[in-house]
Amino acid sequence: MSLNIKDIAKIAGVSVSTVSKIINNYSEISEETRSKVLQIMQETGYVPSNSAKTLATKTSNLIGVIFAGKLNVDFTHPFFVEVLNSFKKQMGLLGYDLVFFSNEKFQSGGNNDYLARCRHYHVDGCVLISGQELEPSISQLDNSDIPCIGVDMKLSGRSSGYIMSDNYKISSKVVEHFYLLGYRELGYIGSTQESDISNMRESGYRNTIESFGLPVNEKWFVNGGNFYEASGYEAMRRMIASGSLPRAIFAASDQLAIGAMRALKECSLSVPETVAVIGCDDIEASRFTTPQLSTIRQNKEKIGRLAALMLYDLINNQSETSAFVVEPELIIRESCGSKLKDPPYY
Amino acid sequence: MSLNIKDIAKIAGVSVSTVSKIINNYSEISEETRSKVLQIMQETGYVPSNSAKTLATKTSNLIGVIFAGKLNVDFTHPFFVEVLNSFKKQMGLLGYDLVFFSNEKFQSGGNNDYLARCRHYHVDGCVLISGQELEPSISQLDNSDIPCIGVDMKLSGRSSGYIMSDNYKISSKVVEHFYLLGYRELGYIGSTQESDISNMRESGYRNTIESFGLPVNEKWFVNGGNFYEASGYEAMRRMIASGSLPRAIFAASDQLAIGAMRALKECSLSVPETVAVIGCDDIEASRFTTPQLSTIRQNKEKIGRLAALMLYDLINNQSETSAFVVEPELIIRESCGSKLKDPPYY
DNA sequence: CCTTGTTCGGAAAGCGGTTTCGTCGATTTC
DNA sequence: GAAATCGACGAAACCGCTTTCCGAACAAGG
Repeated sequence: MSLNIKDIAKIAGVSVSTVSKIINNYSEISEETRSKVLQIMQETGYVPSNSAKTLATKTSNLIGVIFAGKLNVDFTHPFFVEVLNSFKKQMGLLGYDLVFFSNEKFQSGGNNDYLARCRHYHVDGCVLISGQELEPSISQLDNSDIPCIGVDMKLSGRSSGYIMSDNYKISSKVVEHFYLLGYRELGYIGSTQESDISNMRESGYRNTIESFGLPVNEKWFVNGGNFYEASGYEAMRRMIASGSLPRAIFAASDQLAIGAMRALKECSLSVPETVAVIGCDDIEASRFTTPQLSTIRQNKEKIGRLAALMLYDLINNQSETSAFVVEPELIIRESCGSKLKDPPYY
Repeated sequence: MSLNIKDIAKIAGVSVSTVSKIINNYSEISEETRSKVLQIMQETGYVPSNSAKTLATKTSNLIGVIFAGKLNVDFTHPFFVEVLNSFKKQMGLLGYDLVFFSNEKFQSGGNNDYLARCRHYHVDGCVLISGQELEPSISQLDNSDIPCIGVDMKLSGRSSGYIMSDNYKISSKVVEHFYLLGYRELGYIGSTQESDISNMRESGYRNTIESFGLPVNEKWFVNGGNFYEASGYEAMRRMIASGSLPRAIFAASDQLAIGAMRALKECSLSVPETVAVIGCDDIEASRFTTPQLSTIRQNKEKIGRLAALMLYDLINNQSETSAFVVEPELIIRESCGSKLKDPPYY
């Protein structure tokens, strides 16, 4: 049915090796035979088999994509999906396709043996999204010879790198802005899920508050179970129930913020007049809440693009481990009170 | 470095074929050798090469995912991403991994030669998302021997199938609801992009209106360029400028609806008091608009899951072409006026 | 005219699996 | 007790491509 390299060779009246060399742009072929063979390949619609090539060369032009960790991140995650989109685009420009591991029947020592899956497909590299380095399945891969880059998770292997927003700065920007608006009692809604980024956000927030000489009141620091709306709602409820409220709250994700605002609204506490709120991620929905949610925008496009570039470098130049951190941006809308007619400024 | 089947055979003191048979669960191997070899594979961390297996068997356990067409659909699309998520999950249960074609350097007669890419990777099947059958790159694939299933696009090839919501019913449900609420002047915001689903939605809408004996006023039917917010805004602006407004509008996507509501708000036309709005898709943001957007929910989880199941069937039972249509659901929130204190009912 | 280089192209050995046969000893059948 | 059957395993061809090495042909150099 489908032709192989031998067929092409026969039709062209040359050897298999000649055809192969043409496919791979070797210089040792005369222009004449080259164009003749090329034309035949064109006419017959010949497509070389990637499996055979991979078998022979040990490079597959495939990049593995792993949604790591127990955060249950998947295609529906508003942040990662944009990162992924830009990653895919850039990786495509560089000549790679993407493979997503989903096969549940794949068994090779535990179900999440990422390393095994990577070897199975002979991926040239892989990107890990939002997990924790500590998981054995992750660190195993991290420490292998397969180039890996982590998005929003630190990787330390010899052939690994990572990229994330400057999560410390995310928080310090928020504190600065709150301070500028005159708020002195600052609260925080995070997540109990241990992860590099949530740790950095929280510590950045606490440290910056202290550096401004403001009090850190533990009553105003609550954690939801995860980063989703329900957690934000529930966390805010708890804070309200505690009887003491800060003047402004930073939520570690927009979804947490949206949940928190819902709780606030239910208790007739107005945002931003009674308590100001800033979220994080700038998901689409944040533009449509009432009040519109002020937030921190991460440069998702850039993160994805750089992730691809870093991985490419790791693959092709066996370069050293590298880490990139990208600048966050404060998006001022309504929920933080910047635009209040009678602002609390100064 | 990494062991191959020959190494395992040598260590175990058996032949390569024996190992292979064990990997593939052939029955003709004694329990004794089987467990011995299995243990060795376990201990050494042996991982079989998929390329070699694919080369030999012509099955890769890989499903190609193609964002087809010029609609520019990608990971950030709120509807397809959820379908994809559920598709991936189900496909994984069935033992398949997913490959996304992004490689821009892949050239084999035009850049979007999907069929060539499928052959290149020897995918067992593929899913096409949101394109038009007419594009040559699509129909070529559709008519090949590769099992394909289309999501939100019709496919007619011998080894193809498709699945989508009942788009006609989507519209008729909206009309029915509007009618029930007492609205008699009904408008529509669609997209000029030709596609199976937009055609069906519009014709369903028009036909149902007529079947209720209501007038179809062309002034109230406008199309944005695509399905995104800006188009909805701009289309609504045009309708307003035309001087005549319907009492209720169905927008063919939530994003169109959100854009339309923005235009309405800017012109101080209140929703739903002056004009009621219903969107389509139930994207996350629709819960956070003011007023909250009533919409049609498509069963994305089911669509994705069935797509996977249909494809599996196509692959393994070379069954006939099949088409599935899934039931839409009306989600009543605020923008349609159902909950008005002083409803326009009856 | 012989040697030395170049250029172009082919032969063949892998790459790591699968699968068809065939072998061989042990068991059953008559 | 000979023949047929069966169970467990191995030999080897094959899948489609890459790459090393070699050879032929021809040009240039001495």
